[in-house]
Amino acid sequence: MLETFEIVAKAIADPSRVRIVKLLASGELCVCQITTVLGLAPATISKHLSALKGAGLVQQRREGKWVYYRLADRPLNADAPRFLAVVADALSDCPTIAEDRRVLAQVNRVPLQVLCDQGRSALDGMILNDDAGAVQPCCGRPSE
Amino acid sequence: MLETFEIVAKAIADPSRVRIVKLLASGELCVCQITTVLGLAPATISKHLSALKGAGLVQQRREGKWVYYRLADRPLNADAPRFLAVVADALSDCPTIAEDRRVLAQVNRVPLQVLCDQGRSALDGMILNDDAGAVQPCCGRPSE
DNA sequence: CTATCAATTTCTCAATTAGCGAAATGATAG
DNA sequence: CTATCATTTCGCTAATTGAGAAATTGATAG
Repeated sequence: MLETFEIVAKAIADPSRVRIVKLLASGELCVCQITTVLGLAPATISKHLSALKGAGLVQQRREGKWVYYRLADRPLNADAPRFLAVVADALSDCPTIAEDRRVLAQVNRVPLQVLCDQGRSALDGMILNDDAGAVQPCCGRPSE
Repeated sequence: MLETFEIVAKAIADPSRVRIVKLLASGELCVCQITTVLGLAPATISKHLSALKGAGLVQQRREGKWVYYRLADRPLNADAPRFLAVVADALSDCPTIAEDRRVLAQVNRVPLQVLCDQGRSALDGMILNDDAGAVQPCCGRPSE
C-alpha cells in the first residue's frame, strides 16, 4: 500500500524519468530513440525504464531486435494512473520538455537502423523545423 | 520548472512524509503531536517538515513555544496542489495511514503540555475508541 | 552454428539521504 | 538576565541511488 505509493512516487521523482514519461505521452518509442533524445548511456536509460515499469507507469513490447515502451494503459496498481495524470498535467511549459519534444521530432525522421548505428550524430545535418514532426508516428519501424 | 517538480515529487516520495501529509489532511498539528504519532526522533520529523515546506506542501505557524503545521492553502508553486490532490485521493485504505489516524485520535485527547513532557507514554492507559476523535480540533491548545 | 546487435544486467563509484544524538535557536517564565 | 523547553540545525553513519563501463542476454542474419 504505502510501499507501492512510494515506488511509484520515487519513479517519477527523477528528472530523467519524467522526461521519458513526457516523451511517451505522444506515443510508443524504441529504447534507442529515448536514449538519443535524453543523451544518456543505454544502460542508464534501461535502468530508468525498468524503474518506470516496476512502478506500473510504462509497458514493454518486443519487436525483433528492438524494444518499444509506451505509457501503461491498463493499471498495474491504483497509484500509477494518478501519477501519470499529474505528469500529463504538469510541466506543460517546461523548456527542457519542449526541447526534448523538438529533438524527438527530428529523431522520428530518422530510420531506427540509422539511429542505432549513428546515435545522436544521425541528427547532425538536420534542419530545425518546429512543427515538423510534432506527434507523427515513428517512421523507422522495422521492415527487414 | 523540472527542478521544482522534482523537489515536490521527492518530498512525497517518502513514506514518513506521506504519513505526515495524510495526518495534516484532518487539520493543523503541532510538531510534537506529529512526532508522537510517527514515533520518530524530533530532529527527524523537523527535517521532514522542512522538506515538505521547501516543496510548498505545508505551511508553518508559531504560537508560543509550539509550532503548528498545516497543508499549504496558497500554492507556492504549480506542482504542489497537484501532488496534494494525489495524496488526498490515494491511500484511502492503507493500514498504516488508518493506524496513524487512530493514534492521532488518542493524541488529540492529551493536552499538548502533557504530550511534550511524557511523549508517547502519555497514551499508555488510553481506551481505544475508533470513532472517538476522528476530526475534532486539537484539545491541547496553549492556554498558559 | 556463429556473428552481430539492441537491450539488459552486473559492478563500481560518487552523490544523496533517512535516521538520530548533540549543540544551537527562539520564545516564554521567573 | 537566567533557566527552561519546543523546535531546528549540525555532524555523523548506514543505506540508497544515478551514472557509465563491461559483461550478459535474446533475437536476427548469414
